[in-house]
Amino acid sequence: MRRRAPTLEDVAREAGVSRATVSRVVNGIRNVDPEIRDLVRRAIERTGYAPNRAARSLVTRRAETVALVVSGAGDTTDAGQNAFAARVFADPFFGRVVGGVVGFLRPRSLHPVLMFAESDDARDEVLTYLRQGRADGALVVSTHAEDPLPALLAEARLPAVLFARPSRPVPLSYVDLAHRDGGRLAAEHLLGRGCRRLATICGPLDVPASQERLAGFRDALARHGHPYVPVTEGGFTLDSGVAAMSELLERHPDTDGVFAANDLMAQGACQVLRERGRRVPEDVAVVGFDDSTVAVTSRPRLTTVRQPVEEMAAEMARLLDEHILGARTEATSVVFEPELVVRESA
Amino acid sequence: MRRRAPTLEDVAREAGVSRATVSRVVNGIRNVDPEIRDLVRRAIERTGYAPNRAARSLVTRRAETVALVVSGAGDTTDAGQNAFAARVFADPFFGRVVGGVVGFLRPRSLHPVLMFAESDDARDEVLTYLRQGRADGALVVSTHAEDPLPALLAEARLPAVLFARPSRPVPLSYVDLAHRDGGRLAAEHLLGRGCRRLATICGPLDVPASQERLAGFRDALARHGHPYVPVTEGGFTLDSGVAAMSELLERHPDTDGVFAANDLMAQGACQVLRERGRRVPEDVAVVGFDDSTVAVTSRPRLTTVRQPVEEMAAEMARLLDEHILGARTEATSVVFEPELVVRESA
DNA sequence: GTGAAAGCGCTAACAT
DNA sequence: ATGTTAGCGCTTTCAC
Repeated sequence: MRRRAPTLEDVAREAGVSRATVSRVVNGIRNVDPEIRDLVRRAIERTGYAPNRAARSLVTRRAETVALVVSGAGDTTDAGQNAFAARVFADPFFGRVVGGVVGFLRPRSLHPVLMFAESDDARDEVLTYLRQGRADGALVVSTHAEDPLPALLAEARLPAVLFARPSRPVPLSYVDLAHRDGGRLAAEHLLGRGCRRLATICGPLDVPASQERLAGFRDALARHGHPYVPVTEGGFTLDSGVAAMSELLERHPDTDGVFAANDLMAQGACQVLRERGRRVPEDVAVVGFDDSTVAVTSRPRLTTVRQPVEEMAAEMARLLDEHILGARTEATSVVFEPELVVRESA
Repeated sequence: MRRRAPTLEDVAREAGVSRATVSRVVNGIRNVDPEIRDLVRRAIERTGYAPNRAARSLVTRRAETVALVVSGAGDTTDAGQNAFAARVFADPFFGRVVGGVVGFLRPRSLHPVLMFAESDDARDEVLTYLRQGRADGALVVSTHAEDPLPALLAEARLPAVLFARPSRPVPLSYVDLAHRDGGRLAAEHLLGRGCRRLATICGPLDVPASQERLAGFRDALARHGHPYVPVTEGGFTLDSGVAAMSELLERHPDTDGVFAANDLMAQGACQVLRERGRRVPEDVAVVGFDDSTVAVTSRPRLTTVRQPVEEMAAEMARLLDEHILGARTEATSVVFEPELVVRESA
């Protein structure tokens, strides 16, 4: 039998002061005599007091919690939710997001609740969760374009910040990467190392980031006299990279340089290339995107366009915090610059 | 300016009934006249009412939240926490844990708060979090043996369930795998395909799971007339797998079969093997452990001992739920059976 | 600088 | 079947 947890009242009695004074000490408010402060502190120590958060939240109207939601148009199969979560974390990208978010939240005693919003019901749940005040705001990472969640959040006037610009305008703050510059970086590197017959495996074209990476790649090539470049669309997964590279190779067997819109697809491309007897990077150079862990663990190690995901995620959390505190009211965007990381594949 | 959220009181007034009745409808308690019920429901609809969770938690003494904590003796560097989270999720294992846990929690409207406990401070934070009633219990996945958290949790009599048996006994429930059987499965498969000069890359030997996998592997070999087997200890990371395989190859160049205690190390082993000119599986067969995503994404695809992580995680959540509800008071253990998955590496 | 007291919004025991 | 009421434990004016 676990007995009743000590309350402010208990500590107050123990210290011979009022509840209000104990509360002041707990919350670090100055106007408290140092001696009494220490008295109270010892009483807290002795009783093993821990403030009841529900009671505090009830009056402060703060949960000190944020929802970290991975949103997207997940599959509608029965396995559904379970599989969605696993699939999401199969991309090392999300681990980095978590790392960045936690890095910001923790020093501020804020905590992330993990939520997946891959169906209408799940999205509803997120909205309800926030409206119930269980979380003060939401950090949203969408896996698909046309994700309805951002608009729902904005409409309900709930504090939220997005990772990446939504495909259609929504009055919410977001952090993003200068994807176009990233595409350019890849093109210039490939060109610089002498590749002349380039091709690219782009991401889903309904996603702005994919479009931008592709556009940047194309523009840079065009500027260097290569007006046309073969493109195959992938889905940011290893398998789609495999499929795309196979197709590309069939259509353009003489390809000597490939830009894949993320590392997972680049890894898939390298596998196909090797199986088809092409050496990477000697015969075909491959540049990925993200600089995720697979860039280092797969062979050859990937030359890739680094996205500072942790920093971006931390900034996202910072923006949300400001929105929650009311320190920021207008939607803002913060755009980070990508960086080329040269390893073995190109 | 966001105006005050509607309360029970507002709904009651709108529907012309008492707060209690509205509460009953909201909580789905029968004793309510169907007509009044609908009346109330419409009022809820109209007002856009969402029950305030802090208020409810204050009286029910339930947060409907569980802490999902990844615990371990993380590095003590400054980068610390941030890096720990990223590193943790670099292993696809945790994504599967999250998937399994969420699969169980979600249908029950329970939510996971993600916490990392890699330092004393961080562990304290977890304890405080629970004692404040912000979460009703903890799901703990330790990355290291000698993790002090389980004992702290048990001592504070906080509901908690562990993934894997702790290295020293702690009165908490846990789920685990019959690791010994897994080691045996690997040995028999390798022997069965004709390998005669076996070696193994085991996990950290202070972790019970590592010891068991190794013991199972050794026992099975001994039973088949192989009393001695070269062992190198790894740290469950790709790099450690690379290092271990290199060492093994130096000491025993004629090795024709390797059992690595997880897939990441098996992947590293395969890479080294290939770089040294050995074909996998023709010259050296490799068996991994876990059946994580890398087993499918790395080349060759790994033959591995599958650990039903999602099911185990779901069971862990189920046990915790029972402990929280008081439906289970004694510490229990649930042990799952591993299964061999044959792919290309052996 | 400290205490008294009024709620925050909800559930649950009790009364009707 | 429905309403009344007493808290849950905390923060926060407002007096003193």
